[in-house]
Amino acid sequence: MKRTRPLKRRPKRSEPKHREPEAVDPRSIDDDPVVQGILTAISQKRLKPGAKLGEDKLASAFGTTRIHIRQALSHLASRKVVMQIPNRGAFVYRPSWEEAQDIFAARRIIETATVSAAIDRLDKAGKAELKAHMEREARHDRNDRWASLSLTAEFHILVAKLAGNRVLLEMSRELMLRTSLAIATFEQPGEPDCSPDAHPDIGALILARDRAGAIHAMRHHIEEMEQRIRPKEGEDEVDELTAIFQEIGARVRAGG
Amino acid sequence: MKRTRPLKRRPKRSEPKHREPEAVDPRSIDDDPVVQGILTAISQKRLKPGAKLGEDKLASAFGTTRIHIRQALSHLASRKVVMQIPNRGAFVYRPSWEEAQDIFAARRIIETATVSAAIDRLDKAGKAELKAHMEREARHDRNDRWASLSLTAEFHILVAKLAGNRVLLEMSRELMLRTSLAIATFEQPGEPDCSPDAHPDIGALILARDRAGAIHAMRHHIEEMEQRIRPKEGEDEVDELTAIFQEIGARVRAGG
DNA sequence: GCGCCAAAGATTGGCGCCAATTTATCGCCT
DNA sequence: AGGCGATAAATTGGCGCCAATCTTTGGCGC
Repeated sequence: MKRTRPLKRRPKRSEPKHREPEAVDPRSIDDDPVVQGILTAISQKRLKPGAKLGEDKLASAFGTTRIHIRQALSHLASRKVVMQIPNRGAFVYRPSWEEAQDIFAARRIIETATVSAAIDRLDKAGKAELKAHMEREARHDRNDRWASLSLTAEFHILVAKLAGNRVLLEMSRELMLRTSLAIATFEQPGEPDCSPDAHPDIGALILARDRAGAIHAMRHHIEEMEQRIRPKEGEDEVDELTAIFQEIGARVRAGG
Repeated sequence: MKRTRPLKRRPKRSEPKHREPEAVDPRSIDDDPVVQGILTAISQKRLKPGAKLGEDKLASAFGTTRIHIRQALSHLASRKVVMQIPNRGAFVYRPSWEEAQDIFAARRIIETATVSAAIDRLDKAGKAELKAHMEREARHDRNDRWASLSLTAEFHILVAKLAGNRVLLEMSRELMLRTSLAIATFEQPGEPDCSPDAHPDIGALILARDRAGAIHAMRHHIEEMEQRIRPKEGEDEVDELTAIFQEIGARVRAGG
């Protein structure tokens, strides 16, 4: 039923009372499918550092609008996963050699502390999770490169979860992503990211509550990863060559 | 001079060559004045957790357009400094009690490691910087609340800088901001954030290259800060009251 | 008097269009 | 034949408008 009498015109609204932001579904942009897609593409190394992320292409690829892509890209830029250059566009982030070393150093610090905290808080459920993961990692298909990468990441994330500190968990997530970028930028092609035997060792030491041993194993594991990358000496030259080869390849594929 | 002959119409452009994003001024959004303004306002506690950050108001306050504000707010939301709720707006982030504890735990881990690294890398220039800061902190006006807060933050940032790891430096920056939010949310009103004598002690121990002592002092310093906050039991009630008092205060200041 | 309902106001979200800049291509000159 | 400048295409950046949603507020019934 409609109102029988129109409201009077009010001169001006009073100062709005401040309502606290109550618990109302703070769904963050991390759950965004575009962000997730780009993130998994990067961690699976299907997007290489320096790759152009055109807005229109991403929009049509993900079936959304350009404005949505822009939000996702600027979010990823805030996380230093993509680099945005004004009027040029967004590219997959390429860390410098110094930054790559800093990332590994940060991981040494945070993940050793994480291992220690995980041992402190280890309970029945945690042991079960850890065992389950170790089994999955033991009998996975080593030829499936993407599955290997996913499992390797999940192990470190699991340890961070067991530590029970969400802030450290988020930091570990960020550092693992940036580690992927560092490795992709500076690796000698063809080598795996992690040595395949490191994770079972660390897991066993955590289950045995051997704090010093687990910390040492984790530190050694990260140092092993770090020693697998090398600075690119004639970086400009190499880049130019690869750029030329890419160009030639593109031309050949285009049938020109 | 104009062209004498018009160009032929080309059927379609070939696949664009991939240009690497060379060193071209990657000026990030961190330098944005809006971001900087909100950040300093938060670290100076002029913006309290839960405060509404309306887009129009910020736009007129900073003298820019709304789209610019949106970019800044979503960037700050990515850094968990503001919380964005769909169709409700942006608010200064209010960490939960568990998150506040996690933040302090993360700082214990990162800043103790940072102190250790700073001692390792300490050189003439670093000593000079540290001494200069300690002098400034020794003879600053203790009644100037904003200056105190700035100096307190600068000390921790300086230690992180001396460690020579930019990734850890960024993490320390983030954690200090979130510490401000945690303290602002859970502090008993009126107490200072840092005990005033802690920083000179830590600085002196770093200068003396007393690693164990400096690490212990830093850990103790952070634990002291942590023990200054208490979970809010009747949270709703307190929040409502403070909101009322804030409103009344604003009206009085506005001369209403 | 107290609580529910509906409308107006205010705020955010999103889409389309256009300007600004970059990138690629072509013709010309040396 | 190859470098150089001009031009078109493509891409990004930004502004304005309008729909969607939330908040406030007054009216109405109990």
